[in-house]
Amino acid sequence: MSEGVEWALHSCLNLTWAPPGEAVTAAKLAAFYSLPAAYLNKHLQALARAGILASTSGPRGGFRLARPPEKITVMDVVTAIEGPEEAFRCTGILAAGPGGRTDVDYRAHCVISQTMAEAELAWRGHLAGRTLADLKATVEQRFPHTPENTRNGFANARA
Amino acid sequence: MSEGVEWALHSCLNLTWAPPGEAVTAAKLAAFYSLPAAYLNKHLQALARAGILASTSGPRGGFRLARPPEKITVMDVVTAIEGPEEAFRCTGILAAGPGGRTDVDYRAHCVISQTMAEAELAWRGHLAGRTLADLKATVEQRFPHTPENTRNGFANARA
DNA sequence: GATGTGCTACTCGGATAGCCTGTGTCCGAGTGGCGACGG
DNA sequence: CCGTCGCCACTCGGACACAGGCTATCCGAGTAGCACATC
Repeated sequence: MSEGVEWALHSCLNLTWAPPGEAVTAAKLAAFYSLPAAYLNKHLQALARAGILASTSGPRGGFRLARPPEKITVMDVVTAIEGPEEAFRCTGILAAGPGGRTDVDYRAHCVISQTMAEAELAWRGHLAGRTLADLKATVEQRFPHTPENTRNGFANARA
Repeated sequence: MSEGVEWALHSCLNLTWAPPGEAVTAAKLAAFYSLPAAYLNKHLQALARAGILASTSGPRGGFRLARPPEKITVMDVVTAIEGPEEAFRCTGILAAGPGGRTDVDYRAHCVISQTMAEAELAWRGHLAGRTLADLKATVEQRFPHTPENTRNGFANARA
């Protein structure tokens, strides 16, 4: 899985603590964890295309959450970065075997494909059931001064 | 995910129906689905290294299951091909942030890492709970002549 | 006819190229803010 | 003093190189079986 997923999740979570109605630049988000700003920007663009973030150009511009954290699941972020297609892609090689039909959808009939699809469904279900608001609440409970620290980090970061 | 996983799973399942005590060559397994034999061989080697298959060189050689199908899970096969490391790899970027410690294992404390790990655990659990014997039984119930067809395919396949 | 030996063909195993998806970087288009200028 | 205009700096957005891993292939090491010569 792409490393950008981790960056995107942490960045979205940090945006949760940004001052309301204020946009944070990609440079500030990157400086938070010493990440390459231009590359993180690329991933943030993907999140914006997916409708998770809203982007603003020019001075005082940057990124902010397009929806309240309760409406953004971890699965949404992963899908925005990794793409919608599932990890295990059934190529239907059974069609090339003896007794194979080319007019049959083996994604639905092949037992192996079904098993992998079920497992992936369980994975997706876990991630779809966890929202940014859940993560935010958990972090704030464990580390109460995280919101303040994050805001200060944004304010002190140059660029 | 690598396409070799699909090939490996189908090949292992086909080996389930091979005549007992008889080895099947990589060429025959590849001919079954018109796959490149040399490349499939590479994946079968990985399965052999993982102790899932037993390989024999020379004439009358080939591959056979190293354990009864009840003792081989889908997860075993996936791990043998894809490697043991988990898909989401927490790089601990929190350590580079404000208040980050380099002596803390963020794979255990970072909420994002935990969430991804739980989801992946669900995925692995599903695959670890499904054995080759389960797949074999399901296929035989749906398509009763598959064992015979597979054996004939092995016999008729040249090379 | 039985047996030992050398050869042959066959199969796995690892070493070797090619390609395609991330990874990382750069510069241009667009925009809001600020200062200067004029009324 | 107030309004307008022009410039400028800032930010996203997409186009451009680089790398690592998956895909694909080939040839060599080892071995089981067979044919043949010999006893």
